[in-house]
Amino acid sequence: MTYANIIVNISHENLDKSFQYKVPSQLEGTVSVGDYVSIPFGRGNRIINGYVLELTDQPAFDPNKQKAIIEIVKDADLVESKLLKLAAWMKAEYGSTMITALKTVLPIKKNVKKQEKKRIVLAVPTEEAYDSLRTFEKKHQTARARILRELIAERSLDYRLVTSKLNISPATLRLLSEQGILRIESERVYRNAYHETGEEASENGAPSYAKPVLNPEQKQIADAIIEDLKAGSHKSYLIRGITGSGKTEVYMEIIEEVIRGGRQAIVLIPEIALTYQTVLRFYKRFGDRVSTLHSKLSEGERYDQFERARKGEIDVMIGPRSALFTPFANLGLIVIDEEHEGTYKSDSMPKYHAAEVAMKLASLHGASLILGSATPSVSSYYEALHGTHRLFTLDKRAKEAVLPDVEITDLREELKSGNRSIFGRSLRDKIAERLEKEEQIMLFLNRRGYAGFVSCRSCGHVMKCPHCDVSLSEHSGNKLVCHYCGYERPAVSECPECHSKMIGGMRAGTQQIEQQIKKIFPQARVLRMDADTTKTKDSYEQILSSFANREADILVGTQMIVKGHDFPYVTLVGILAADLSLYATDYRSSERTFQLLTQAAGRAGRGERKGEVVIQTYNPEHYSITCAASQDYESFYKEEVAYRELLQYPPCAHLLAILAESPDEELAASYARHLADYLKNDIMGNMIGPADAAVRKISDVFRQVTYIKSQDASELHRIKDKAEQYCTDHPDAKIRITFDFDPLHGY
DNA sequence: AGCACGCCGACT
DNA sequence: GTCGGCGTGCTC
Repeated sequence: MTYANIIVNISHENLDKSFQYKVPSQLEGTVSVGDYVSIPFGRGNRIINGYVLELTDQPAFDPNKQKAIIEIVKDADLVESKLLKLAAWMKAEYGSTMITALKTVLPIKKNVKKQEKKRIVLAVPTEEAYDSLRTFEKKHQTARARILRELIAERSLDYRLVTSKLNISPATLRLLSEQGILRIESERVYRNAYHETGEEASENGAPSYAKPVLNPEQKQIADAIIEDLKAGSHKSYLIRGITGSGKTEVYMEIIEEVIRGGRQAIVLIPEIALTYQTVLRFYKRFGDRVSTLHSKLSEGERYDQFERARKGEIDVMIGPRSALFTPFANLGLIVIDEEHEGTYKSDSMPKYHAAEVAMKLASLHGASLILGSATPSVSSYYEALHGTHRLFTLDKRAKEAVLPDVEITDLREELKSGNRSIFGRSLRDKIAERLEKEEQIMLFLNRRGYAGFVSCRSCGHVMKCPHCDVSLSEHSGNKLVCHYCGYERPAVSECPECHSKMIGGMRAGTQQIEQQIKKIFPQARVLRMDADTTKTKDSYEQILSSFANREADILVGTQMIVKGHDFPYVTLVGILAADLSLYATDYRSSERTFQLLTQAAGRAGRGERKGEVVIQTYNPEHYSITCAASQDYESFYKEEVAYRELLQYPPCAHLLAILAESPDEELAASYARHLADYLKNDIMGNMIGPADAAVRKISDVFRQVTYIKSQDASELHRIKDKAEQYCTDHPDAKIRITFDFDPLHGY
């Protein structure tokens, strides 16, 4: 006997779970996950529709009480079916419950929409309403009187508010509506559809854009992909194109072809705020057939954008990884720009990677996939070289701008010759020279926050977060802040342990660099950009545009200044302490360092003037630094893959992290231990742990981590399935187990 | 969401 | 007693 778990197609929170039905013998073998089926539901066995979430031979509910599926609905909503299949795949691939997988794929059911949609309106003149009200009161028909009184006062009311807060049953409302006293109106109002452009978008959505002419390199790539598209062959591609080589034009050229073929495209970008200019170009070319998603949208606004896609009002959706789940009827292309970015990996369950999900989604729709990056992730490049993606490269800057000259400063040498400043002599000279010439400078610090941890110089006591096992960071305004849980406390002037006054922050942050510059170059106008100065989205744009308008000479910042905007007057980029990200404890630290440095260096010389880059480091011979300096991706890749091959790290082998979390430290440890013992018999000694996670405690929850390494990804999936089985057999409300395949960060 | 069941007050 | 409206709870 086969049983089907079905999610009922009714929009209400109480029904936000699955019901199990029997698969009748005549349908056995024809029903599959994602199918739209009709079923008898409720006491009256009225016929409703639902989607099959899962098929199993284990009844999860008393089989005697189970009803049978009636039939598969023929003109099924294919979009929903595909998204459900995607959710089922994600559940199996990454390990999570079907419900959580479903919630990531189909965000928020219709209840949000209903709020705006259905309203109750008074349908008779006020005097008549008063007459009816008196009649109801006399007859003690309290519910009718209640709603009528409210309606006289308010004239129109929200449907859900009425049924919930006023506790009026739908039956009563229907009755009153039949009597003609009120009307139930369902209006189709979209919340203010979000437009990034406003003034820039032309009338009637007609594109106001002079189509750029592609250079031969760009054209060759676009033509090759378009040729595949026309031939109906759907593949995946990786475009490695250096900063400024015009990848976006290539995407747009291909998207235009996709739209011409009556299909739609999804474009993923790391973070919408950082790529404002990219989004603008899309609006200019495709007019209002483009929509965007971003983190500032409310659930409702986001739902509306999805609704527009479902209705076929748009052809292109641009957004972060969740834009993958846009319900396009006929998806033809997925583009993942800046493919190497860490934001493409979800950090909550299911911990999926957008590129992998995009691969699956593309195969469900028969769509193509394009990954693009100046510095592809080692995994994607590895896959491309092994034939998973077709590889293209763009090596020339589109507007004939020349690549910058890069110089490495060995900070150890600087120290030896007595220079203890944060600027090496060369960088200092070059800054002075640029100030003289009135050209602009960007200074990039490879770390976030103000100063690092705060410690006592006499007893060594470190200020730590009371809820997390991490040290607090000193922020401006004399605060100590925890980056994990947001805990804040005032800065200390004396050590809480030994009462020494010798307590304070260590190392340089962006703020200190700003102060240093002001000391050395008092005439320079300096802007600072970091987590502190960009609390709001506006402040981010403000800083960048005032720098672009040359209202400042020097821009100092962290990671965030290396992406996005072109600044044609920047001719010098200084990278201070390039190696700080090398000291991270995970296997991807070299990769991240290389990517950051390459991007930062790419900021120089975007205009007519040639640019220069100075990289300051204590590791001048490390390949991630030398390769970034020579802008040599291939060499970096070769070194890095050799290292990963040797140590069996992804992509050469695969890694599964099993995280056990509990507010009870003992329990976390014992559960993790037992789970590991259970799995151990099955594994050929490639298990590390369980052990305390690097961050032992976050928000008062203790974390135990177990790593399992294997050549074979399917072996790890088998182990995950076994672990999931163990968890269902040994349920414990106080423990949470999560899985992370090929984690991007250490635990 | 929609439906039935059981409760409670009003009226024959 | 019974009729009818109202609120509650359940739906595989």
